Amino acid sequence: MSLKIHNSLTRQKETFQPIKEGKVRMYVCGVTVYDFCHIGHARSGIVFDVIYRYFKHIQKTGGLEEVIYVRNFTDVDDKIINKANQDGKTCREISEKYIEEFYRDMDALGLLKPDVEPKATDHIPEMISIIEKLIEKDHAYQAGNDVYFDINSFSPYGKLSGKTVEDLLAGARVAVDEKKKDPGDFALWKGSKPGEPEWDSPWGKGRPGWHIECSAMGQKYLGEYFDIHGGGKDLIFPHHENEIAQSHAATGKVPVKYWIHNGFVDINKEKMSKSLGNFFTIREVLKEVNPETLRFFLLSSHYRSGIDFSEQVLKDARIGVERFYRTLQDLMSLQTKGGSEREQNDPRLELILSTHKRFFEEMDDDFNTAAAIGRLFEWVRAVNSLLTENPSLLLANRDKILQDFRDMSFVLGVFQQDPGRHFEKETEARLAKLNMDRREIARLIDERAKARKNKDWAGSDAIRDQLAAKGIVLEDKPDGTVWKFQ
RNA sequence: GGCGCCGUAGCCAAGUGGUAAGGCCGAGGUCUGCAAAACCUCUACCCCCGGUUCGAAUCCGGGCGGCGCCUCCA
Repeated sequence: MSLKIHNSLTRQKETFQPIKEGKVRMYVCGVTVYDFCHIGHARSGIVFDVIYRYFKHIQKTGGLEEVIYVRNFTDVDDKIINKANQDGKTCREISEKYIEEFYRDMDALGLLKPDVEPKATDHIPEMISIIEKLIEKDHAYQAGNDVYFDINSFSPYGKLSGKTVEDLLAGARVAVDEKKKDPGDFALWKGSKPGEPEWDSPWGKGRPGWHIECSAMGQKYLGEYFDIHGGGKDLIFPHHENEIAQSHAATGKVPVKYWIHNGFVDINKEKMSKSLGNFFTIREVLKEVNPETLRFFLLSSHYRSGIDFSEQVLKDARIGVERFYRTLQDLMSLQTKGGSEREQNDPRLELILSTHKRFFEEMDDDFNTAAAIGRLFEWVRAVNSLLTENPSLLLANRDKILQDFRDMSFVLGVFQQDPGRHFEKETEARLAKLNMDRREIARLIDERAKARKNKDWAGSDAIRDQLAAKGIVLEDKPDGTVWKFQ
C-alpha cells in the first residue's frame, strides 16, 4: 500500500501509515436522523464508502489484515426533538423512521455496510463516563444542570479548524450564555427541559451534547487513538474540533491520526443546505436517473472539491455510465474470433492491461477518483477500438481484462451489475414512464423491416422518426434491429 | 471582521516546477439505404499584473471574481 491522504489536521498530503501494522480503523460521522437524506449526504456516504472499498480491496490482495469501519447515527438532537413535536411523535419514532429511510437510500446507492453502526442513545453511559473524567481533570465544569467543556483548559484547541479562542470571540457570532465561563465553551451535557428525552446522570436528568457521542463511540469501537476520522467539511468546526478537545483532554492522547473531510455538493456554486432550501433529496434524484449515475457523477470530481449539481452534468454522467455498460456488454458477449491475426503486442492491449495499475496509482493519490475514472475511459476507448479492429486479441485476454475491471469497478462501486440486466432495468423504467410496452415497439420494428425489405426508405424512416420522438433509437445490426432509449 | 478554499477549452474536470489526463457537446471521416452505436482525426496562449527560475497552470507578491467556515449542517 502506497497511499497518500490529505490530512485536514496538517493541511498536507501525507503518506498513510496505519497505527497498527496491517490494520485500518476508520470512523465517519453519519447523519442526524430527522429527515430524508439529500445528495450532500449521498456524497459523504459515497466518498467514505469508496475509501472503505479501497481498503477492502487492499485487504483482499493481502496488503491489510483488517479494516474496521464505524459510522454512527445521531439519534438525539434538537432537530429530532423539534421534528417529533411537530409530527406529534416520539423522538424514537422519528429516529427509527429516518434510519430506515437512510438505509433505503444508501442501499440503493450501493453503499457497503460499515462494520459497526452505533447509535448515540445506546452509548449514554460511555458518554457520562468521559464527561466525569473531564470534570475530574478540570476540563469541564457543571453550571446548573448543564456541563460545559472549558476550551481555555485545553491549549491545542483550534488546531484542526485553524482558529484560536480569540478568533472565535472576534467572530461575535457565538451565543453569549451567562452560564459559560467562555462563550466558546460547549455543552457536554444538557439538563433536560420538559418534553425532551432524558437520561439519569450525576448532574441530574438530561441529555448529551452533540459532540460527546462521537468521542464515546469512537473510543469504544476503535480505541483511544485510531487511524482515520471522516465527515463533511462543515463538521470541522465545531464538531470535530470539539471532539478532539474532549477525547484528547479525557485520555491524554491525540485521538485521530488522519482527518478526512469531503467537500459540498453545490447548486449554482452555493452549498446545498436545508436552510437555503436548495437541496434535492436522494430519492428525488433517483426518480430521474439510476443510482449508479448519481454515484458516478459524485465520484467524477475530487472528494475535497465542491461539486456543482445540475441537470447537464447529471446527463453527462448518465451518458458515461451507459457507455461503460455498452462496452462491457460487447466485450462479454464477444464470441467468434474476428479480425486479422496481428502481432500480440498491440499498444491498445498494453494500455488495457496496464489500466489496473494506473487506476490504483490515481486512487493511491488521495483517492483521486476523478483521475481514476479518466483512466477507465481510456480503457473503454481502447477496448472498443480492439473490439472493432482486432477482437481475437481481446478474446484471448478477456478473463484477465474482466477481472481487472471488476477490481476497479468494485472500488468505485459502479458497474456492478450484469450489463444485460442494467439495460433491462433502464428500459423497464423508461417504458413505465412513457406507458408503452415492448410489443408495440416490436410491431413497429417489424413493420419497418418490411418497408426496408421493399426499399421503402420513406416508410422505414417514418417509423424510425416516430419512435425517435419517444426517445427510442434503433440500431440496425447484421442480425436484426435492436432498440434502446436515448 | 477573523480563518480558509477555488478560478484550467462552449460545459464538466484531473494535473503542485519541464511545456496541458479524461468526459460531454461540436466539426470532418470510416461503417450504413440513410441512420444509430463504435472507431479514427480535429478543438486550451491554464482570471489579470508583477516576481523567482534555464524553465511556472503549478512557487512568491498584488489585484479582480466566486465560495466556504466562524451558528444547526454531509
